[in-house]
Amino acid sequence: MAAPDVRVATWNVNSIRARADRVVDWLQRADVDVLAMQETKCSDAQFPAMTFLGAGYEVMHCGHNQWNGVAIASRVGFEDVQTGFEGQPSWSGGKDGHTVEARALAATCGGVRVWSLYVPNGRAVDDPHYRYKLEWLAALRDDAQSWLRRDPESQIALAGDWNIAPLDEDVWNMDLFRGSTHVTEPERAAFRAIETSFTDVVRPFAPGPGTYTYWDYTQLRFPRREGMRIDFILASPALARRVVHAEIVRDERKGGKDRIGPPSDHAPVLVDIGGGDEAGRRVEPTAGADADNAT
DNA sequence: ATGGTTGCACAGCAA
Repeated sequence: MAAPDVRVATWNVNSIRARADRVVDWLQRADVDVLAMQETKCSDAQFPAMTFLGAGYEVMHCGHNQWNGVAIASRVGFEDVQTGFEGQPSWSGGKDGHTVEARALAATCGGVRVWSLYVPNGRAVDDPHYRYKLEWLAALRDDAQSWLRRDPESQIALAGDWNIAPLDEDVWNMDLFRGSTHVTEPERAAFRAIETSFTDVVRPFAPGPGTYTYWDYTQLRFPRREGMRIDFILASPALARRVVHAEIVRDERKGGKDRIGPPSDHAPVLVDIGGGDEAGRRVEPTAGADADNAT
């Protein structure tokens, strides 16, 4: 029996309370089944769950305060919800001491094990946060590889804001970024270490250069098309074989009078998982020409 | 004009 088709997306929403209407509006327009969110920037009690429920999505959230916060919305069910991963490093730079931050949440939805991941930013190469970032990625690699050893056929999506631009072409001006976080060799090596067992299933459908998922709010970066590719969906081998389509939905980075408030500084990224037989999900043509840079 | 933008705790950080 073929597995069900499922459309899985990831989106750094930059505050879910400021963006819930916009996010749910997109979920419905884009026909998304499962959405991994990052930077919800709220506690569990503050999460606007009713907005999602009203549209037919259940939500699981992990948030402690105004920082970080990860969530998963699903209209294809929830199983085996897990907060954090085994060995997830804690952060001791905050004023409340040693805490395991709200940066990882997993659930099995529609047969796919979806991880919503918010990799630490790193801030600066000489900042303790940078070391924390590398330790965090190494611990994730260890745990993720153990899941595959346990079941090589497991259907796992590592989705989120990785805060790494793996290739030079993933930033708009490498000369400007060289030596800064997101592009250093240790960060890229940490990403590649995870890519030895999980595959970026979006890049083949949305190749660069000039294809980004994040644009800084300042300096007119978005209309100037000066961004970074730092949001990724990495799939386990068995899941990667089922991917029939993927895209970065740049349109959702736009503002405009028809939208509800300012956009996130990230665009959503989605993949279509086919049923595992020859008849995959019918793929809608990508929305028309993207000459419009409207903010 | 040495900035430029968001969001949160509405003040100064974090991104």
